[in-house]
Amino acid sequence: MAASEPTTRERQREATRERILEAAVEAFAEKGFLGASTREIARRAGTNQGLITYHFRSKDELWRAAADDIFERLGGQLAEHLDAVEPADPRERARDAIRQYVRFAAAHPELFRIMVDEGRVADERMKWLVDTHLRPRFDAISQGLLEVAGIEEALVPHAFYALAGAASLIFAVAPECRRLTGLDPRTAQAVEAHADYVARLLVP
Amino acid sequence: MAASEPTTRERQREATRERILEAAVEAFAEKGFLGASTREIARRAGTNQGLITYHFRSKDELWRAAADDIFERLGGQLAEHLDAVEPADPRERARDAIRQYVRFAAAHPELFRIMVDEGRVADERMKWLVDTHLRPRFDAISQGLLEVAGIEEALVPHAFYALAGAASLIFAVAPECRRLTGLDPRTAQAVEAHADYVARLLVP
DNA sequence: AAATTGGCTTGTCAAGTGAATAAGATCGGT
DNA sequence: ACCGATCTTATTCACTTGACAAGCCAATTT
Repeated sequence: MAASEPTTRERQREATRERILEAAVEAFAEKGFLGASTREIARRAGTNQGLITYHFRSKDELWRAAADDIFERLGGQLAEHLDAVEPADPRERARDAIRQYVRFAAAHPELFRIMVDEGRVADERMKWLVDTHLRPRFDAISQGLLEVAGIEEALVPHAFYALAGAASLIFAVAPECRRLTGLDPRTAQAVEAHADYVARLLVP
Repeated sequence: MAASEPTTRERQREATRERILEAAVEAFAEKGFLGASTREIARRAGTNQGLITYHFRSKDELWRAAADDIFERLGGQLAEHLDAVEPADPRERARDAIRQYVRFAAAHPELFRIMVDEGRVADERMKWLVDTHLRPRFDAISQGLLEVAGIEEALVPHAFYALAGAASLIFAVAPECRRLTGLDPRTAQAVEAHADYVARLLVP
């Protein structure tokens, strides 16, 4: 009944939820959890605040759904790429994975922004984010750092955060970068340049 | 008349301003400009909200004063160190400067947090921050990257943001790092390990 | 000693917050 | 043609927000 073929209603419902989610991701990334209001999110999504309460019960659950959404996209893009490309030598394969991660950070700077927003204070949202989404990612990347890049085990956390920061910051503060350096990091050229720079940095 | 000897009143006034500023830096770093309220800042400083309006005219001006405060400290710490240590070979000197920057990022994660907070949107605060404080820093560091580290001119913005991100992120999200990896990045050991890792990363 | 003044406190204001609710509109599914 | 899920509009609630005004009190000045 439900799984076989989505009815018009179900598609409509899903489309609306998705519109709200997208607006929520943007708003949370721009203003943080506290700074973004459900009324503004509704306005961005082209609807009203009542509908948010209808689909998601509270601002908190909306935030969780938005986080799910981002990490789902991240997982999708990374998996897709790994399937498509067959590795040459292991180090080049590691560089390639890093390049792909940089491309994702460029396309979705919201992930990094939300991570920095939520990582500062040890509250419930931070704990949920770590336990639900970050830990699996971290474990996968750690393994790559250990086996392929040949990093000492004690240095893994340092390498992980150095990678994440080096890869993402420039896109997270793109307007600032543009004004400060004259370079707009969101152009395709700049993204590729940054991807290559960071990949070579971490896997020389 | 004022410069000769501060009266009791002037000392009191300055002490209060400083207490408020310190509380403001902490609060803005933790919750962002929108998330931090002037009442909470006043509470942290042990006074009342009306006093903030009295000393700084608005929340906006308080934020600017707080930014001034941080960058003043950054300039102080970096200058102090450069005076103390005589360079060995130029590359080692570059690594040393990076290590010192990492130490500052560890001691004052507020700088990075505020930069990420304000760099996302091209508003007035961002423009002011870039033009007033970031540009001079960027120019100085660019020169070092060009001359000492031997980085291509076109790559300077990439190297700058890669450095800033790699150096600071782990400290900016210290609670998250602790829960995710088990490592508390604020211990002296971890700071030195990160400083060395990042320095070797950028200047191999 | 009295007057002044600047730092500070307190209380108030309109605007906006998240959350919850209710009543009605719209329209696809049956 | 009807039912009911999606969606809108409106209102309520208790609360927080930044800004401001009136007044208090002690350090300074006269």
